[in-house]
This record gives sequence, C-alpha cells and structure tokens, in this order.
Amino acid sequence: MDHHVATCRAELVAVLTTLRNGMPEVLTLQDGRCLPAGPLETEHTSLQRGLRHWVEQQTGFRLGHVEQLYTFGDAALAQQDRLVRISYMALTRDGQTQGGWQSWYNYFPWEDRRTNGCLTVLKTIEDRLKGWAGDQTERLERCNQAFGLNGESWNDDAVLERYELLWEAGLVREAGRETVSQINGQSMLGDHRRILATALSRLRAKIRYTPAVFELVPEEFTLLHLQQAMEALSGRLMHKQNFRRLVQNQQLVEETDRYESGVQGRPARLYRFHRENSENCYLSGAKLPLEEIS
Amino acid sequence: MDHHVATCRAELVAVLTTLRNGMPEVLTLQDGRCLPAGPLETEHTSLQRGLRHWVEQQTGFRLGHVEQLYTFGDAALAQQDRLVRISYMALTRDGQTQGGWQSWYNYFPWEDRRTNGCLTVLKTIEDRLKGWAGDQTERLERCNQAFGLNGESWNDDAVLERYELLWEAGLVREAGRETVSQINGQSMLGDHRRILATALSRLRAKIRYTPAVFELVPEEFTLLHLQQAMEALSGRLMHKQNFRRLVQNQQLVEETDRYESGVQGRPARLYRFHRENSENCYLSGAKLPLEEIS
DNA sequence: TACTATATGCTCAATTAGAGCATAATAGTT
DNA sequence: AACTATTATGCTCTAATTGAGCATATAGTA
Repeated sequence: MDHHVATCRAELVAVLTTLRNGMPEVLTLQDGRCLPAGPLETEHTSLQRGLRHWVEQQTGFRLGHVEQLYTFGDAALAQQDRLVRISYMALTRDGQTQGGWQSWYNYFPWEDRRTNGCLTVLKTIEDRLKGWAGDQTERLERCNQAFGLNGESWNDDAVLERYELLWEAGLVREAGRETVSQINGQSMLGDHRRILATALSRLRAKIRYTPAVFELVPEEFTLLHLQQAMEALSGRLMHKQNFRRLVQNQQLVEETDRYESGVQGRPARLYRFHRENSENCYLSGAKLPLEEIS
Repeated sequence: MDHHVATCRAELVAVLTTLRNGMPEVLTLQDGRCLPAGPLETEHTSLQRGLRHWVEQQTGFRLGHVEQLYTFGDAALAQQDRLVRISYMALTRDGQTQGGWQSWYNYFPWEDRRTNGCLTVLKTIEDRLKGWAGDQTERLERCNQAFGLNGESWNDDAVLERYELLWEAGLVREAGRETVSQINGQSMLGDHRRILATALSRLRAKIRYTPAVFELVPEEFTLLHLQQAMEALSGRLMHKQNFRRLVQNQQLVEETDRYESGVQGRPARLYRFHRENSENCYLSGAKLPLEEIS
C-alpha cells in the first residue's frame, strides 16, 4: 500500500482568564458559546503570532505571555483536510475591556466549592453518577476519584477528569443538544468547553507552585485580595490567618506604607509582589473545610 | 491585504523512556542522533495512531500509554510548507528490545547529580556561565535560578530551562557544530534534544505526584529498587530510611511473601504496587544532600 | 460611647520531614 | 563455629510545617 503525507490546517484557540468581582472569567465570543480562535494563515510567522492576531481581531485584546495547553487532532474530520487544534492559555489583570467575559463557573457549576449552591449541584451529580455507574466497580472507582466521594479527597486540579466523566455519563451536553438542567452548565460549540476545562486544570495546578496569581491581582493588593484570588481560582475557601502566614514566611510579598481605604473595619495594609523571592512559591495549603458546613 | 489559510504537515515525535541498570534510557535512532519520528499520513486515523505507527516501523516497539508533551511550530521553515511538530512521551519497563537505547545523561551530563563526575561538570558550567553573564544582573539571576547557584536551590524539574540557558550561552551545540567538550554532552539533529529536555522536565515533575515510577520498575521490586528508580529519574540521591517510611505510610505498596535472592547482605522483601491507594502519591522528599560531599 | 466588622498577632497541638543510631539477617571467610 | 562484610529494617529525636482557633488592634457607625 502507498502512504501519503497528510496536509492539515492548524486552528489556534485561546483561553484568556481574568479575575473580576471575585470571579474568574474567560474571554468568549458569540454570547459565551465559543472561544476566540482562527486558522493559522500564511501571513503568520509563528503559532503564537497567529493566535495573537485572531484574538486581537475578534476581541480587540492584545495577549501578553501565553502558555501552550494541548493539541487536539480531530480524528472525526475528513482524511483529506485534517484539523489540528492547538490551544493556549493566557492571564490578564485588565479584564475591563468590553467583550464577552463569562464566569468559569457558568460552564462548570460543580467546580466552585466556595458556595453552598455548588454543594447541592454536587449532591445531584453524585446521585446521577451512581445511577450511571451501577455496580460496575471500575466506573464507581473513577467517580470516587474524580469527585472525592467515598472517603477520597477532592482534587482541585482534576477539572478535566470530572468534565470528561460527566460527558461520558451523559450528564453534560454541548451545543445543539443542551438539556437545560442545573447540572449541565453553559454549553459551547465543538470541544471548546473541553479546552476550557484543560485550561482550568492547568491553571489550578500552576498557581500552587508558581507565582501566577500575581498576574491576576492589581500591583498593590491586600492579603485578603490575594487570598480571594486564590480561592476564586481553586474554588475552595482557605483559612485566613494561615494563608497570610504562608505568604509572609515565603517572603512572596513586600509591604508598602499604604493602606486600603473606604471599607469597613480596620484598614488592611497594601502589599506588592516581591519578584526576587518567588523561586519556590507554594500557596497550596491553608485550607479551611468550610465546605462541610451545609 | 488578503489572507490565506496555511496548510502544513504534522510531524510526530516520540520520547520513550525505560530504566536499565539504574540509568534512565531513551529510545533513539541513528546511533543516538535523533528520536523516532514521522509525518502524519492520510492513513493515520489519529495523531496517537500515527505516532505508534512510526515508532513501531522504525524501532519495532509498540507503545503503551502516551502523554502529549508540546507542539512546536517551526517559524524558520518556509511559509508555504509549514511543519508542526507534536511530541509525545511514553514509559516502558521492557527496554530489553534491541535498538538504540541511550542514557538520558549522555545528553544532559549536568543533570545526574548522583555522581561526583556531574559536580565537576557543574563547576565548569558555573564558571562559563559567569563568564557569559558578566555583570548583567538579569542573566546572573537566570543562571542562579536555573542552576541553584548563589543560595538558590536546585530544582530537578527545570531541565528545559537549564538546557535553553546553556544553548543561549553557547555552551551546548547541536548536530553539525559539535564541540567535543565534557560539557556539551551528546548532540542531536534539529531540536530533538530540546524535545528530550521537555520530556525529562515533565517526567521529573510527574513522578512526584503520580505513581508513574511504577510503570518503570518490574511487577515485584524491593524498596531499594524503587528508590533507585526515583533517584535515576530525578538525578538525586535520597535518604534510605526516610524513603521507605514515605512509601509505606502512603500505603503505595503491598508486601508479598517473597524475598530477593542472590545478593549480598540481608535479603530484601519484595513488594508490589498497590493501585487502590495511589490517589495522593507524594514521593518527593527524603533527600540526602550527598551531593555536597565532594 | 458602645457596637460591628475586619485586620493582624499569637498560641498550641498534630503531623511531617530530616538525620542518624541500633539491630536483624544473610553470604562469605577464617 | 565464629567472625566479618553488607544490606535491610526498625526506631528515636529534633526541627519544621500545618491546621485550628483565640485574642487584640483599628477603623466606621449607631
């Protein structure tokens, strides 16, 4: 038999995240139904430049530093004209731009464990998943691992695993066949929601051992701001005193001589990121199991 | 101006790693000068299947589970016929197959901190880097971070950063312009050595929080075997008693009733991987700074 | 002034990590 | 058989780190 080198087109997809009002938000198009994306063109001198071009053209936004996420090779497409979809992640603190910013947790309502609402969603999911798994131990085991059931612990980073499990169990649907349920969350076109889940997984993992949060908070911030940023991204509440101890011991921040104003209570000191000491940054721990309240 | 969707070819590259005689080895072609790779063809129904096809064709090896590493879009190539290089990583315990297995540390002699030889290489590198950096604080800072100089700590995972820094400083060369120096290590064609560095970084990070090591050791192993596997991959020596405490406390392994035979000293008990308890696997710590001896 | 709300300092117990000593079990040697 | 070399395994001790919560400080507001 003879072999032919396949030609393909490359599509570039961007997941740009910002924080606003204590919610992580993603830049979208078409009323939240898809991510900024476009094909690699002959004019583009690199993948990243192609990505920047499309994001700027479609949303007016200029990307800063980007990180590659994953490359999907769509097997379902025609042999002759393949599509390779290369996805990237970026962060910005300037989400003020007009445009389709959507909360992450519209797409993944089960991921925001700061709220009690999430817990009721998770209860429903648990029931449905158990129905799906039946007595197949392999499925049960996967459900337990992904959703921290049956004594297993919840793993923040496993956003993609949870999404894919829900998909496999038929509990989430994408564009065209939405079931308007409390579980489903907002759907997207194609596999864009899966790409979004990949980004969320990566970012949650990343903020634990790199100072990436600081790209999302203002130049000057209070320790509570920083904590709330971490909580928004990880979807979990943290213990206030321990969080500040962690941050201060690692000397990740330096004091300014200014204080927050115009808020209730004792005014909080403003800090700034101390770039020099950020080699080993661990903001992981300091969790408070407030989730168990409800 | 008019825009044209670019067509491109996709090349698939594999980094297959095994452990043999206490050394991590990678499957190569052409006497170690490149990695198994080939273009995506119309016959391939997915990227992974294309990868498997080429590896099997070129080396006779059938890949198991693979993990995507990174997609390089070569900007230097002609506009009309672009190349997208998608790289993957895989592990196997069956490195016995004939073929071009090469030690990782032939390519990165500065990464194997188990040996004293490495330390002399690092000394040389340190000197040369300082020469390159001069009094540019930005360069100095990067050298310190990457190589754990000047009070900073050595980060196992930063293999790619170190390689790229050495490249930038002109201390490593690729095919065609080898300088046969003790520092350089073995060179490869194109950017294959960079892909290898990416794989090393990823694997070193991965073994710390997943049970990936168990894919590289035999079904039954002693705790020392397991420790030596970790040491080979991370390039660092560990404290024996603390390592076994860590492994046993996390119940990552289960005893068998068999013992190792045919070796000196008290025979060691054989263990096997305990898959059920492997959700939170942390084999990080338990380091012994034997490196400081020399 | 008293009250409320938030920031910040500090303590205490439990757990984990780093280092090293002591004993156990084997093969080979005298 | 006693001794030695060598590796495995058990155990201790101290220093850090983590989890949780109490106490005090400093603002605005009734």
